[in-house]
This record gives sequence, structure tokens and C-alpha cells, in this order.
Amino acid sequence: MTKTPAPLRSRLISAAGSLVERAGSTDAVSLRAIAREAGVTAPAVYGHFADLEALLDAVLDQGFADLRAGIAAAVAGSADPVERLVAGCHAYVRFGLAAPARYRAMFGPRRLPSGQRAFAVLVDAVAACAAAGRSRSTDPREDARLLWTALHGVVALRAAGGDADWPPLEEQVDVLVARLALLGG
Amino acid sequence: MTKTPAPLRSRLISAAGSLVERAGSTDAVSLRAIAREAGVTAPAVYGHFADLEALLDAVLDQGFADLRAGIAAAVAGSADPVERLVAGCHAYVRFGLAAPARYRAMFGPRRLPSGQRAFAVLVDAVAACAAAGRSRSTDPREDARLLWTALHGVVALRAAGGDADWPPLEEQVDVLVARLALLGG
DNA sequence: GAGGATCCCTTAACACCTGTAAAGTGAGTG
DNA sequence: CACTCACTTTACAGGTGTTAAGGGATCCTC
Repeated sequence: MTKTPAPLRSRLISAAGSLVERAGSTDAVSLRAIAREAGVTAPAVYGHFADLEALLDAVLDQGFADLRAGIAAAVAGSADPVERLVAGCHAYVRFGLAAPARYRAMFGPRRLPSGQRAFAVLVDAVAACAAAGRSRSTDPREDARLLWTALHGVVALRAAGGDADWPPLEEQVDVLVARLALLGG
Repeated sequence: MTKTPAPLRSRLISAAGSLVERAGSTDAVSLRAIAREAGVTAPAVYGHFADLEALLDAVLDQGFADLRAGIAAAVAGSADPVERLVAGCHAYVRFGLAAPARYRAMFGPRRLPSGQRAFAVLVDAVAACAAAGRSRSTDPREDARLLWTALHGVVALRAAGGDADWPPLEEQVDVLVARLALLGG
């Protein structure tokens, strides 16, 4: 019962993922480097992906799946709408900061569409707070958008990695959620 | 009095700037393409910059100078601390959205230090509002940071350019400033 | 169990682009 | 005239994505 090696396709995706992380951006990674990292030669890639762009797309899709899963897991921990909203936001920034370059690629140029879907979850979470009388929001969609925007800013700036003496992550997120989702109403 | 052609050095910087914008990221532009755009051959660059990286650094430095100038001009329009804060924030997002790729490079990985300086201006602006009793902020430094973070999010997400039906930019910024700088106290 | 087909991968090669160094060229200045 | 400076031409040594042809293991069929 020896361990079967992971199928090449997924090995390529994860190799590409760590390469992207190491290089800091998707267009600094080459198909050949990915193949090397996965222990195969370059043309082997073409058996699983149409071309380099398709491979990188797969990395990002995987990222969106991970993000949804991470948020879902965090949110599942409670039934209280405010706690759920806060937990989801924490999970979001945690995801982004765990793999900044991939996050940047996910929400960078020309790739928002997939991200918009995750956004719907956030709208519902804010709306749930409002419905429960825990938020003064009269326009959950708009307030969720502001919140998402701010969370994106948190991830992007911290990921930029200046030495910057940032305040504790969790507290900062808590404040943003409170002020932008108008909690405590 | 014929028009003297711009000196090569600055022609290279602006050529590089528009190339970056067109390519969407700094590491998608080549030294040769920049030289071509500026109407010279590649080695001519080395008379003005140590190497490609130095040229791109110059583009970003230029960007920071433009940003400071833009904010200063906007802020100069009024003596009211709140109006000044709001005008500065509008100028900030306008700058970012005018050249998204350059903005991204400026505040992307490993390049925050220069950005932190512009941040000081924002802290002062929030503090001024608090001092004038126009903001309830008790920690201007921290609230300015939240505000900057959110503004960065605005620029980054909108620049990502999903078709996304964003709400009007100015109103969104106004709300963020009001809620994060705790205006109306 | 042998023969043959099927699948995945490898080796080889293409055409092209990259950053950069060395040497050459021509105009402007003393 | 000679010198300097700014640029060009040439060249190198590599890396790029991608295609075409070859090889070897595995599995199905007889």
C-alpha cells in the first residue's frame, strides 16, 4: 500500500501556486519553471492545460474555491448574525494574507467576476445583521460593498509588506466591520 | 523658437509609464520596449539609468511626486479642515484611478516606504478635524490608517476593472471618510 | 500469457525575446 | 584639428511558449 503520487494536473496547480507566491506575481512565473517545480518537462503541461494562461487560471480558480471554503468554515461556527459576519471577515483577510501574491492575482486586473460571487455572501451577512436589528444599515448591498472594499485594502496594504508597524489585524478588522456595517444599532 | 525635444531621460520615464499602463504591470514591460517607445535603441538607456530596475524605480518615484502634488493642489482649495480632508481623499483616489497599473506598482510589494510618507499628510488632516471638534476621533493616527486602507481598497478594486456596477465614486469616498474619520462629532 | 493499442511523458527543435557589454560613429565644442 | 559625449550597431548567452516526433509502461484483447 505505497502512496500513489498525486496526479500531475493537481501537482502542476500547486507547483504554480507556490511559484507565484515566491515570484510575487503571475506574470513572473514561466511555464518551464512550473514544470521543473513539478518534476516534469515543459511539454508535459500541455497534456493537462491548453497553455500557460489556462494553468494560471486554474490556480486562481482553486484560490476562489479555497476562499469560499475558508469563509464557509469560519461562518459555520456560530448562529449569531454579527458573530458570523465578523468571523467571515476575519477569514477573508486571513486567506488573503496567507498567500498575498495569489490573492493579488485573484483580485487584480480583469479577474473580478469570480470575486463578485463571494461578495454576495457578504451582502447576505450584512443584511442578516440588519434584519436582526443588530445593524443600522438601510442599504446592506452598499454597506457590504464598502466593507469588502476596506477589507481588500487591509489585505493589499499589509501584503505589500512594508516594514510598517501595523496595528493588530483582528482589532483593525473589528473596527472596520463595526463602522462600515453600522453595527450596534 | 522651435520646440526643443524633451531630454531622453524624461522621455524614457514617460515612455515607461505609458508602457506600464498598457501592459498592466511593471514586470510585463521590457527595457527594449521602453527604448523603442522613446525612439532610441536599447543600450541608450544605460547612459541614463543603471539598469531596467532603476528606470522603473524612477517611474514610481515620479508617481509619488505627482501624487503629493495632486493632493497638495486639492487641499489648497479650502481652509476648512473637513473640506480639506475630503478633497485630499478625492484627489488620492482620482490619482490612483487615472493610472491604475502605476498605482498598483507604487503600492504593491516592497514599495510601501515611499507611500508611508504621503500617509503622514492624512494623519495630520484627520487630527486637524479632531482638533477643530469636527471629528470624534480620539486616535487620529489609527483612524487615518483605516481611512487610507479603505481608500486603497477603493482604488484597487475599481482599477481591477470588473465590469462591476460600482456606485458613484465621490459618494462612496464621502461615506468612507465620514464613517472612518468619525466626522460629525 | 503474448500482441497490439493507448496514454503520458520525454527529447529535440523552432522562432523569438530578454538584459546587458563592447566597440564603433558622428555631431558639437574647445 | 582633436576631444568628448550621446547614441548606434553588433554580439552574447541565456530564457520564453509552443509544436513535432520518439519511447516506454500499462492495459485490453485474443
